[in-house]
Amino acid sequence: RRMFPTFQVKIFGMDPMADYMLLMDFVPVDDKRYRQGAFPSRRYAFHSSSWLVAGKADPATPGRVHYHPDSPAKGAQWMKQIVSFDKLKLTNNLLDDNGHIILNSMHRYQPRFHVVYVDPRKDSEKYAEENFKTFVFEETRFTAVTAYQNHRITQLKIASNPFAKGFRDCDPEDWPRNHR
Amino acid sequence: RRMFPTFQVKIFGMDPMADYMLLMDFVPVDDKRYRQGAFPSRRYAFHSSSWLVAGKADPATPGRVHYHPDSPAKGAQWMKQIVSFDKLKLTNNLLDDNGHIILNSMHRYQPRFHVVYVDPRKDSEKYAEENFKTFVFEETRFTAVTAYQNHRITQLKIASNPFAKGFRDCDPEDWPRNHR
DNA sequence: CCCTTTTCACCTAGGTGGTAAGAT
DNA sequence: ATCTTACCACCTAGGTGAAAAGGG
Repeated sequence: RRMFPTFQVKIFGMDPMADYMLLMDFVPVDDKRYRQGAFPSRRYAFHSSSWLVAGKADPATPGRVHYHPDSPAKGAQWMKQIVSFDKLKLTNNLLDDNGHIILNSMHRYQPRFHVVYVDPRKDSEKYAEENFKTFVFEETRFTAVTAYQNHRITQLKIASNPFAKGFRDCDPEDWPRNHR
Repeated sequence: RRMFPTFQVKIFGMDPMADYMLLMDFVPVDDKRYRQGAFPSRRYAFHSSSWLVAGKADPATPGRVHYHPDSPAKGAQWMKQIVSFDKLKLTNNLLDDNGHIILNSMHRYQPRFHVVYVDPRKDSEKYAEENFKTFVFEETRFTAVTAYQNHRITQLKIASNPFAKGFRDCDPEDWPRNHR
């Protein structure tokens, strides 16, 4: 399914007339698997708020990349508004053949954002190194899950995604100002 | 609404590595307006089969063009399969602001297909003339309508368009072989 | 009378969380 | 006990012809 929240980025400093490819991938943060923490003397609760280490990580997958579907496009096009990777889909199916990003559930990942300058020179392969730049935002690290572990994330998505309108019980305009 | 049947074309002879824009427009065939013909001693019938001249044409509109939404693309891309203009939409609304092709209902039109070579040279405007080629297929002439005038066209579209599946009364696989 | 416009049920196509059942 | 899977009703978004209503 689609990643939520969506990875979005605002870009500056490109050559407006040059072509660029934008892509993302995901690298493991550590070699651990996690499980849901629960408070003592309390049954498993949807809103328990901690992650506990549950052992060593499962074997990692080859590691796919997701090209932003507007690629390639001119620098001017990429820079004129926020670039949103809202079409990016995650799966835990190791045999996936839809080209989705394969992650292990209950493992921690670091999204990475890559910019590739499309070099018009004939021998562009030689310059692959310098035409490639990677950006990592550590605040975007997350634990992959197959089901929400936190009520407030569920509610945030219900409030912000038109496809979940059927689960809303109040006007999204009143949110999140009226909730904390 | 979308034009039906869809204008489709198979292309040969492009430079596989060069960029091309593909577009269509529509020119009036004559200066007449038409009306539905009916057999004498028979009430107006949906399947009456002739067009009668009903007077002089209404004033023509400025004449919009429709760019194939995949434009621009490489010659190799355009040539590797049939190019279908199935997103092209027609309207009779002179004030349309959706960029649809504006036609007068009950008037005859000739679709035209244009290929534009995207010239990489700096002074490409100078070569506009030679970078532009127009193709006219007279067998594609038609009378624009706001409602079907012929049962068999209705049935053909119901059989061939997935969105009209609700109106089918037999398997489209049995069609048109089992009908005439 | 003949054509146009509006509305509607019914489709395609695909993105939601809930839920019950399954797996480990 | 905890996580996963499959299925579902319910959405968005948009393309159908039928039928009713409108207009000249």
